[in-house]
Amino acid sequence: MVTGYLLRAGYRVDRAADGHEALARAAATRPDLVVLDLMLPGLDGLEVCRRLRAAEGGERLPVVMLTAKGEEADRILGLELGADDYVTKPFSPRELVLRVQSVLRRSAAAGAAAGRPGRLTAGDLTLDPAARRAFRAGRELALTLREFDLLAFLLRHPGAAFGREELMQRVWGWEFGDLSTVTVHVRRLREKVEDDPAAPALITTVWGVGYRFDPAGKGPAL
Amino acid sequence: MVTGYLLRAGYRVDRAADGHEALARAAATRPDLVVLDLMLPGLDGLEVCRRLRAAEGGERLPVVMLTAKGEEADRILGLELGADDYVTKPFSPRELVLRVQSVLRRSAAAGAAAGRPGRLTAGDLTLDPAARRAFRAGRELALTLREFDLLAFLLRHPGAAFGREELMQRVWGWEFGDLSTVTVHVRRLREKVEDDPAAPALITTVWGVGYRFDPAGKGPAL
DNA sequence: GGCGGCCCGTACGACTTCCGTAAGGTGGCG
DNA sequence: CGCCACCTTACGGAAGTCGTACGGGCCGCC
Repeated sequence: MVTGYLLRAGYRVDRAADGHEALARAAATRPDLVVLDLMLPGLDGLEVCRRLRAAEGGERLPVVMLTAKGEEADRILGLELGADDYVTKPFSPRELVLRVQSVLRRSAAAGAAAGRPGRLTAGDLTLDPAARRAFRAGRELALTLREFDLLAFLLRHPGAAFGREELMQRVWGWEFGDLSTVTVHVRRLREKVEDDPAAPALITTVWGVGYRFDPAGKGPAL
Repeated sequence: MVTGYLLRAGYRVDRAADGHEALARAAATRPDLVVLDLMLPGLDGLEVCRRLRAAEGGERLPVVMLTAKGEEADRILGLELGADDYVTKPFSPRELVLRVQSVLRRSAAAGAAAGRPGRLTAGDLTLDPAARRAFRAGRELALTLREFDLLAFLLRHPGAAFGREELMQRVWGWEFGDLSTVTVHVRRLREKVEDDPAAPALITTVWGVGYRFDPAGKGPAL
């Protein structure tokens, strides 16, 4: 139900059935915000919140809690643990979405104030330009300098196609040069990023033109 | 037992046998955090917590409470008095250490937000810039001036990669200079900080770029 | 003032990793 | 069916890093 509300509000949403799955998915997908029910099978919401916070970078992860009305103690506890906001059941779709929006706005403002350029992300792919690290589905990819730069450039322009010449200029910074260099690097990159390098799903070849990064969704953008 | 857990986790630990001694030692040693059992001979834990908070600078002193399971009232009371977290007995070593870590991290973040330089920490590594002392797993590291500055700078930007050039500027304060100087100092620093200098786990080299301090987390940061 | 120790910057060779180029194979497009 | 674009592989060299060694400067100590 919650997933539906948020999807309709235009957010990308992932969900987990219990506490352990939640922690695993959070580590893998690096969400911008977590909506957390206090009543969970397995680990309870408070414990999940605590561990999210304990995880690396977790101090900054916004958490919105869902609590049943009257769980006064839990509510206090939740806020003590650093939930950024909470919504008491029963709640309206509109209320939930509003809270999420406002928390996201606050956290975006805080991030911008801290001067963080932020991460590049598309589907289960994440690049951290500052750290020069790349992740796919929670696993770190061992990319070389050129591979990283190339992928970062493509991620910055999702869906756009670039010719080898242009890539040579904008990634390598060269005016001239053997264009096959680009070809080879694309191949090496695919080898590390794609599930099946023989049938590239992320870095697509555009015949007669060059390459394009496909942000998972093939259909027309929303 | 608790002392042992924390020592093994790399913290320096002091302890007291009862409430009065606790207050005395806290006043004398100015700890970064207090782990407080509710069941104490003499003054009980709640009273100790109250007085710690009342003492000079005590509003900022993080307190983690140890409570027996089911003492619901005490738990709420403890949180009202401003315990920053609590652990219910019986607890695992790992749980206790995690709570302590997360509370320390939060308090460090709060301190930084308040403009206090405070003390730099990552995993079992701790730097005290004011005292110019460095500790790892409870042991003091004998760092030289440059080594300390270099490590401090990296710790201030955990996870971020820096080129030799930038380090030269921001740590040495030079505009030009032999970049191999940086290389050599990184090596010397590793010799003292890393468990196995041949396979650096803390100060990672990023090929073609420079170096990065890795805050223990190998996985993707949240 | 002389001596020794510590720290620092520089230099050099060995080694590793990465990159660019070339050459031959493959597949789509006209 | 042929051409051209793209893919694949291999290899030599360039660039980057590491380990080590050396000499100079600063300071404390005798």
